[in-house]
Amino acid sequence: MEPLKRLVLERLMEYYRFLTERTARMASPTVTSAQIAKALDIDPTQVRKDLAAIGLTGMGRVGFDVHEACYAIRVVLGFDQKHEAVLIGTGHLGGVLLAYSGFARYGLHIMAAFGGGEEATGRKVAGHRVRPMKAMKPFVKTHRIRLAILAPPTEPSERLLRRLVTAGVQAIWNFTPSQVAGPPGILVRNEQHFSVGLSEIGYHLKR
Amino acid sequence: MEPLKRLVLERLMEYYRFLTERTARMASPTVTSAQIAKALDIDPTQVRKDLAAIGLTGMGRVGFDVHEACYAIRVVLGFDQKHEAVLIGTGHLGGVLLAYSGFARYGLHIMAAFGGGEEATGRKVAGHRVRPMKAMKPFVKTHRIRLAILAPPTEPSERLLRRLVTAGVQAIWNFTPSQVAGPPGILVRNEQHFSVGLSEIGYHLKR
DNA sequence: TAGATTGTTAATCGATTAACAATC
DNA sequence: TAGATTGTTAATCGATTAACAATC
Repeated sequence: MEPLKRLVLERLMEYYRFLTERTARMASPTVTSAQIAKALDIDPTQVRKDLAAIGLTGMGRVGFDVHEACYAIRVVLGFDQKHEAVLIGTGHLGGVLLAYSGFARYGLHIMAAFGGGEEATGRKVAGHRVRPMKAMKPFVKTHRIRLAILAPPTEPSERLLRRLVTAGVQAIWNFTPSQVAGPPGILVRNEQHFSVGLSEIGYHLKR
Repeated sequence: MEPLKRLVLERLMEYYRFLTERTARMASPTVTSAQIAKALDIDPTQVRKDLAAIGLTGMGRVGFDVHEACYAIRVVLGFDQKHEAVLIGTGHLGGVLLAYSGFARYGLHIMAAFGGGEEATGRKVAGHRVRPMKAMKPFVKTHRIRLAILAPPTEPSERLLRRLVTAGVQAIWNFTPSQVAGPPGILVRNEQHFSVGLSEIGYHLKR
């Protein structure tokens, strides 16, 4: 089967967040594509197609089983697995990521935090001891870590990327301002620089 | 003339960041669409179209004048104006936004920070005194603030949005996990929830 | 049964890329 | 001049939306 496209994956995450929140509010065991679509401001056909793409089949006249849908999404997106990660870069944003308690429900666990500068090393950030960068590669190797999260003030240099990849990392989640080009086979997700949003806002606010 | 689409605006911001960084590294007064395209991994035709859309015209055989291009983008995206903003929500992420020194070069200035809880009020976050939410509306009105930045733990309730809009806010930059639906005429930019990126990563890492 | 909802194909829409004459 | 680069039209591609028979 075709791998799922990024846009589909992102929508699946949104369906999942909507459905789990909705379950907390109301007890209904089923949901229609129209209800999901309305909440997320997209087309109902899109919702049905996405759910069909992961093997879900709705019931005429009542819609989709919420538990079944949540379970299927969880499995497809790998939330039922444990994803161990290292954080590299322990500035303010790194602290936010370390402190964020919401990751665990998606299977993500930050196992260690590494900081470049002398000053950082040994300090505690959000309850995590900051380890020296030297210790990163051995840690990743021995713990078989597959995900690295990059945050400022990390510079994602060629050398750092090479070290991560040879240590065995298979995905990079990049929160630094620099775009990272992925080595083949390695997934790189560049979270947009803050400022990108400003382009739309500045244009709108402009006289 | 047609208003520029969001995707075009975002690419313009990326061109701008690339060109300004590049100028710091090398002195060349011109740049070709192919050079920009290669650095940003897009098609050169796209670059030429985007630049044409804001009135820039290149020179055969040499490309575009870097200073001219930067200036034009700055004007179109409103970086040459002063955008005054209030921040609502002074958790960790709010602190990151307050501390971020890079906004000023895009014309963005956070003039005041407001926090909901009693505990927050009066504390200092990144050098800013946290003001009580009650003070938000008068502040926005008297200073004619046009942009509100929302950060956790703010809940973007209907009531809060109404208050912002009646106070005169014209754009909302939303960093909370909740999607905000824009009242007509008001631009809302929802920065994706952290977890959206995890969908792609989880799918890739899944065994 | 009647009617709401699905699953799926076809049509539309918009964005990206290719092609190439015009230009410096 | 020769050749690299632009500006722009046409072709392609992919994503979104419309339509509607099948289903429960």
